[in-house]
Amino acid sequence: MARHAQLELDLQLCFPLYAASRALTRAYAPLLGAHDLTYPQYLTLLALWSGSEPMSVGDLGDRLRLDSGTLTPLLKRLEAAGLVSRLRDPADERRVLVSVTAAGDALQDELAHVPGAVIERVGMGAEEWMALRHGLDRLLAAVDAAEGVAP
Amino acid sequence: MARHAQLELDLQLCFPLYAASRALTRAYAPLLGAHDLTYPQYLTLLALWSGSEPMSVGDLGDRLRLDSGTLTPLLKRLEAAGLVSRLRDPADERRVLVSVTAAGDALQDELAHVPGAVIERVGMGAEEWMALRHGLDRLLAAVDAAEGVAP
DNA sequence: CTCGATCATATTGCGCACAATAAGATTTCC
DNA sequence: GGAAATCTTATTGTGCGCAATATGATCGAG
Repeated sequence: MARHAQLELDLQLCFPLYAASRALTRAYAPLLGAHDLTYPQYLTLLALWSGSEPMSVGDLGDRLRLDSGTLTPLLKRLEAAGLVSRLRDPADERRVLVSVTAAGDALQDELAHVPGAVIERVGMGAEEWMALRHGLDRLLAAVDAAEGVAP
Repeated sequence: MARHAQLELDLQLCFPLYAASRALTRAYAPLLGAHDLTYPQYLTLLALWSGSEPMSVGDLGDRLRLDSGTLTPLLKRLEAAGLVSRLRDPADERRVLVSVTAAGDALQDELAHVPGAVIERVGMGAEEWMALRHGLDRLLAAVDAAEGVAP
């Protein structure tokens, strides 16, 4: 048995966040897999759709809290699938501008039913979702502040 | 701009869970890295300490919601570090029993300060943590139920 | 007792995450 | 205007996560 109550408690505090995140990813997997998308790829498309294109890799990384080591190969796979284009910014050749192609844009209509399907499958009420989201936003903001990330 | 409000909303519902989980892992990283541990390895040790040893790989996987493809190499690394031992169950040679070594057990005292340090660093109140944990437990239970996992 | 089904773990392959580093481009400072 | 700092992306290496598959052990029906 654990000799320190804090460690026991940590398993009950931090593990649920870790496990719930993976569980939600698994809930999306079959719906996204039907379109040959992974969950991070889906979130990347959501970020592109919800922002102003074209978006640099760095801007995408700020939105998704992902670095180039994750985004570069992910974006190359989306590019290989014909869903996005990657072009050097002629005005600043350090930057790579990411745009959604027509085929990628067409996915919006095919994926529109996905969030509702997951929410229904999980079976939580709207108030529960909102309360959870509020807590997560607080945590994310708190950790970002501790890391020194701008909001 | 996104043509479907549901997709816009999904970025505000599911992304925070994904981002908060990774952010909390990053918050633990420096504290655990001082002992050459990763966050999943730390959770594995917590699960072993909080249960009755020895524990089979399958039991560990049930607790952590991880499969053998993840646990086997992770446990081999913990074994290589001298923190756990892996032995075939003589009574059922299909099973591998995992035990914490004396060196692994000694880590309990060295890690006892970690949960408090992270909570302090993140700077959220106890009520916020409990509310968040409640929401995560609900989500985890809901997804488990949807997957057909026993509680 | 034995053959087939089931169970437990291991292996393989792919896609993240992220630290560390590298390679160019741009800005800044003199 | 040119060297040095800074910025942006890409590359490399390690460790997850998980699906699919393989391998060997156990159990059960007949």
